[in-house]
Amino acid sequence: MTVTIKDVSKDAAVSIKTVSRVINNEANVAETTKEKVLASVKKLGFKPNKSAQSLRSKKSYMLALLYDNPNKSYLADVQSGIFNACKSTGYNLVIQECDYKSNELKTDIVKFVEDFRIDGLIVTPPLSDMEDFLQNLDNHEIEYSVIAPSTMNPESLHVSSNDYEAAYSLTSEIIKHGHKDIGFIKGHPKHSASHLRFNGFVDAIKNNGIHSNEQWIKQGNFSFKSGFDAGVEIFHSEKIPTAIFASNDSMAAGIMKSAQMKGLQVPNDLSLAGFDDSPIAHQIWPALTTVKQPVEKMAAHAAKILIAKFDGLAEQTKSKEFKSELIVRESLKTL
Amino acid sequence: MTVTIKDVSKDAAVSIKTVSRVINNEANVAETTKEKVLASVKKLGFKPNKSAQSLRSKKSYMLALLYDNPNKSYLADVQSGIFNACKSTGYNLVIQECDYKSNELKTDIVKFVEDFRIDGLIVTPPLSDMEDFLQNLDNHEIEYSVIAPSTMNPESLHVSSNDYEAAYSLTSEIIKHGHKDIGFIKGHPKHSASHLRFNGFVDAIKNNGIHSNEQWIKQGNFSFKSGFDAGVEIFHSEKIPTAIFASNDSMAAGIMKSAQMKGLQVPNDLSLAGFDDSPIAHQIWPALTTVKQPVEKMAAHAAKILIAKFDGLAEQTKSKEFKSELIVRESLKTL
DNA sequence: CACCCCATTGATATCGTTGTCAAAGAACAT
DNA sequence: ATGTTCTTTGACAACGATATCAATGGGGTG
Repeated sequence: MTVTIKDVSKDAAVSIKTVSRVINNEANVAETTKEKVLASVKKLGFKPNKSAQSLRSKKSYMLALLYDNPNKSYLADVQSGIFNACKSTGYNLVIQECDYKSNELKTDIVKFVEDFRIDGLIVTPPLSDMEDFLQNLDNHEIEYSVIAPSTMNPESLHVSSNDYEAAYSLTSEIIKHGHKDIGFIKGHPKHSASHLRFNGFVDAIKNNGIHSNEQWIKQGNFSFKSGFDAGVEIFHSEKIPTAIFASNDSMAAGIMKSAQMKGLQVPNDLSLAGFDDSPIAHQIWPALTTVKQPVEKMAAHAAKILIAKFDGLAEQTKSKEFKSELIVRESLKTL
Repeated sequence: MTVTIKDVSKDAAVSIKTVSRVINNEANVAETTKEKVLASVKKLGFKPNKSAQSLRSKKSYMLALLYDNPNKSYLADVQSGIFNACKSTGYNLVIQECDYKSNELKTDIVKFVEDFRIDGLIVTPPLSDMEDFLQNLDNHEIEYSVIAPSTMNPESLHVSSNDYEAAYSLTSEIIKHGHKDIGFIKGHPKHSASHLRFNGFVDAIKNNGIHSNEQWIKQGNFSFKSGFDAGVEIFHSEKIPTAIFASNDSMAAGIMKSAQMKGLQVPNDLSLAGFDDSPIAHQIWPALTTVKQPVEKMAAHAAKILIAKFDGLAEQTKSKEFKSELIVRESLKTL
């Protein structure tokens, strides 16, 4: 029926242990033996039984994705990337929603990992910004890979994006379009991306010799409503900016709503930019100028380096920074 | 270290086979024995090792979600529901993206199920509408549960929603708001939901004695762009409707864009309704009147009945229809 | 009372892989 | 030639559950 390691060992005329060595890439197998075995594996279409491997080796071949992020499109991209990376390696993915504010978070996750015998975690914002949470994983010797960490610990596995540079160049782009009065909506204060984006904005403003108006800089939390509220406040000012850069698309959409309710036309009366290139960015009108991160690729890489570490492929275990792409759409107008 | 079935059998002073019987809910175990064993299980915190179970019983305890649907928010909800159902039962979920147009789809999926020893599939639209695809699964004795099937085969496992009734009542709601000139954008012709929604619309129109205008009924495919294009066409007509019902929110957003570009104000010049209550429905302005399906619950139920079938819990293996909820928002105005 | 039947229970083999450990042979140094 | 080390290989146990099949004992029947 199904092909087992025994069948392969017979076909290749070696012991089952030798076959096991080959399929696990262990050292000290003669090159000729290896080839012989691989030929048989291919010929018979042998696939190791995960359950048996797992039972004997005490590995579960399961990764878990930890998230606490209401952004479904972001989550979908992350998952998609990880699944692709898993598929080729035989690992599986479990999704675990968390509450980053919970007091039991740390112990809950440790218990989760032990109960399900999870091999490693992939941690997304805002959990990736919680130093003590990550420290706790270290203490319990739980392996993990972080997406968008706040501090790039060179020893830990992580993938990041160039949020600062992207915000800087998006701001520069807005300035190039002739804008001098630019507002900014900050993201959730617990996300390190919020600070990177804000810093990119501030530095771009400064380096272009533009004076920023504190009244036009509002704290948001990445939600549509926080963007809407920030917009309402800004449009109450005596003078309103000609452009607003929101730290993500949802907030930009919120601003757009508040602008439209106020009778302001985007982009004629107000230019707008977001961040993330989420589906909403091009499903509203006018479509949002924004920044697209290669989220799927980032997540895939996060999974790959984690798996590579398990499989002892040190050379592939490299943290990496990914480049974002500026997408200019109708919401940004030249003054 | 970890508690095994052996530890439990010692503690309860029975054989390991009896423990196995209890945790698998097998018949012919004396009530007193059962209680004794369950007490020990609880006391020791025993959790069966999935790999060992899987190895011996030839079950993988893995479900796969099959999808070919660009709607990330729908997908996220479906996943979330299934994951919740899986968590309590010890099953795992694998996500498999498909191409419903591919010629190799049928064989690819069979191969996938065999390679990964998947216990069962959860099939989502538009795959759930492909009779021959499902027939092929039957032929290969692959278990599956269908979300929103086109034909409710009483023998197959499925969950559905009352798309027809929901579309009927949404249409009635529009009529109640004084509208008589109502347009409709059809969904993807391969999704059975498209036809149900259209039929609900048509019947509501008829039963209210309203004459429908063919010019205002356009074929879409659930995408933003198809909605936009349909809107452009409709607004080219000599007379335009006072309300448009799009088969989903993305298309409604597309119409809104085309309306705004034409200088039409929603809802003053045009009322609009969508379907699905996707995130975009309340992230645009004006927010969309729409229908919310309990997607997460439906997906959870689809998983539950599949798992119940595996575990021989026939009484829980019931297909079910779920009720949708009408959400009236700003995009619908009383004439 | 002897008999059989059926519900309940357990001893042991088994699933398909990796871990342990030892053996065989090659390579090298003395 | 001999001893030592290192590379390569295999025999067999073990992982933690379920399957098979036989044993046990209580209850009903003739």
